[in-house]
Amino acid sequence: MLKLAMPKHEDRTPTIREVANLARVGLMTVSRVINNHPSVRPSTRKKVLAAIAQLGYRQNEAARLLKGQRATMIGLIVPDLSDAFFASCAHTVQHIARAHGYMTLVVASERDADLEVQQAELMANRKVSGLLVVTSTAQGDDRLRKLQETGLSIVAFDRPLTGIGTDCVLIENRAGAETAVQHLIDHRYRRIACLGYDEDVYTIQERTQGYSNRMLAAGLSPEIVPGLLTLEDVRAWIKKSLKAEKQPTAIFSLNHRTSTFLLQALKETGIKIPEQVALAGFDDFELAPLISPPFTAVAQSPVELATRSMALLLERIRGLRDGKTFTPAKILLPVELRIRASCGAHPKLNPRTPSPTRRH
Amino acid sequence: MLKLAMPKHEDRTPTIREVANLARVGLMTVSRVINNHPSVRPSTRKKVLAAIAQLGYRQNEAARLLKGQRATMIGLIVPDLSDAFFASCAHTVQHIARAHGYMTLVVASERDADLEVQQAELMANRKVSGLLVVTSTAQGDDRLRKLQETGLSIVAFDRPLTGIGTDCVLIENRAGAETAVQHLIDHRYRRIACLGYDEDVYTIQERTQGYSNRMLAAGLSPEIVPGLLTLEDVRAWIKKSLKAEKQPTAIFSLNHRTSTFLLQALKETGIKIPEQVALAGFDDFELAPLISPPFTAVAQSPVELATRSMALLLERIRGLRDGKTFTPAKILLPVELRIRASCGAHPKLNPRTPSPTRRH
DNA sequence: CTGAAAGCGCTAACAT
DNA sequence: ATGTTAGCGCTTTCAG
Repeated sequence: MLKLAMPKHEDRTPTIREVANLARVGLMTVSRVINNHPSVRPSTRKKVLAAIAQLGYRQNEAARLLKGQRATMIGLIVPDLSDAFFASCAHTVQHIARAHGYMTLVVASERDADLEVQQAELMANRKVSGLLVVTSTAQGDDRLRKLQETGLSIVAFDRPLTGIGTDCVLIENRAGAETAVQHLIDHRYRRIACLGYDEDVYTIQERTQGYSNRMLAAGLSPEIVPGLLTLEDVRAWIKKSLKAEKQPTAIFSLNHRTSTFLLQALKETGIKIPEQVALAGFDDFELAPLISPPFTAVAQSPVELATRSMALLLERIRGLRDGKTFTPAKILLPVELRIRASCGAHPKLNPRTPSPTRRH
Repeated sequence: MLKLAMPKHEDRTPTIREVANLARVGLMTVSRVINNHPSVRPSTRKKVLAAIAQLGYRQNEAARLLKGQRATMIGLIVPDLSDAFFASCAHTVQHIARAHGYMTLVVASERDADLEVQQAELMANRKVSGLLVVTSTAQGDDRLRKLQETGLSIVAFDRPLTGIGTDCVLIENRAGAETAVQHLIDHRYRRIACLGYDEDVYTIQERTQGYSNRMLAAGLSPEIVPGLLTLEDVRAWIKKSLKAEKQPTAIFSLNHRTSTFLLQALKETGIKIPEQVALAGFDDFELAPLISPPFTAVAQSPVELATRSMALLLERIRGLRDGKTFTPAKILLPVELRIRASCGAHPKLNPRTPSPTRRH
């Protein structure tokens, strides 16, 4: 006994076959139109397109994947999505991805190298077309290279993926730090401390390097204070440094978090900025001009960083699809020193006098 | 002539069939083990599990999707990923999703209702198991209900999806505003202005409502100033209000952005806070205690909001899978007024005297 | 409790 | 230029 195909009541999305029937052509013709293969007569293409429009046909990603195609998704891995900088990167990435028809799979590695690689592998399993990653691996993981070898485009940004030949987009961490520190030096500060944490992270290393460079070049002795993870740590350092014979007259902080702790701790202690200690730091932030005194910072652009990274990734995805080969690119983005009042050397004022205890 | 299957040199991921062969069972048994069907003898299950481990088998999502299953992905739609509040939500969502084996597809609607629905549909096409959305639609879109009817779990958070029976997780916008405004009133402020923009957004409407409630209850006349989209707008309002006969002695700002503009504009103008005008606003922020004077704000918790939303979503996904039905839940989360110096009524000080021009 | 067959929607490879 | 065939890896019947 024969069973007739019951018209299912569900609202399935139409298939390529239904389009073919409506357009009175074979399925392959429809497939060709969709993937705009050249060998389809314009008139046929038109018919097919009409049928597609009429039925509201949409490609079935699952079926394409099963045939070995790549998904129209890209993966994004950052250390922490709630960090304003990475959040801004994520926003930009997602925006550009969408504009190019990709969806964005996002995950935070929570600064865990293993989790990062593991998630990259999961994304690769899902056949993403490309991967954008702010790595937390000390040395580029070998498993990432494996993924790359299977034809996955990877672009590292903010931090390079060492030991693996990937494209990367970085910012001028060292030069930025040099500019800021030199600025302090130019304004007669001699005892400049450098505070931060995460000293095994590329960006911090570079910035620290920049600090040391300028200090040494000026004949000054660097005082690097790493490991300041919490507000408590910073408080403790300030307390100790207050008792020291030679207190720093200026501080260069290596990132936003440290700057924040510093501001907080200094405020609690009642130390005057910049009279008793001048401040400058890496990473600008929205409220930097609004705190008192306005905070001098090295500004980088997450939007620019993400935009360039996505552009590179899309280029690579296209290239790989067309079977081209490349040598990894390395892009360096400039930063800008925003001089405000916290460094005691606002451009509208004269350079600071040598007197370290001046009041205004 | 027969073609022998060439052992492909590619590193394909092992299939269910290979596992079956290795374990010397049929494919269905393997499938059952994977989906932990009850009807598999423990000894067989063990064999299969061993084979799976040995081969490093991983489920092929594409094949499952093609058979009509749902993807182990959830979708997240927020207005703006670079907004600290939504970024924090996204971080939390992604974290919990990962802990439950889901990946997260994320997109910013850029406050465009149409884009929002369109992206929701794309995610549904990709067969996500659930959708978390901070809606920008004025009235819940009908297309969203369609999606819901196809078996997609949707949870709205921060703003409700009106006109559609979805679960939602909101915060006490109205009560929060009431608390803040009442606090100002209790401290003898009479002319309290309420500034903001986005007055067609649910949260803003609720907060405005809360403001009006308390003003009216105290016999004061509300002065609501909407449409303040830019710093320029706020500057202009201040300028105008300075000339007015009855200047406000206090301002309640409806969200973080407005607070920021206000702080900026007030600083430029040299108006003293809280002596000339007291400030309180909705949305706390990291640097609120650090600006001068420290800013009084109504704090909400994005982490809590996202956590509750994800819990609800996961519950619904499980429920739907087991064929249960529900009545939509509505969860209201509390907020907290963080009293600092900008409102001129720090708890450590005595309530403000009526004199509006007091200097300290 | 276990297995064989059928087919989800698509595309690569081969006809025509 | 267009059509036909054969799976991709899995799960849903249906038989044992």
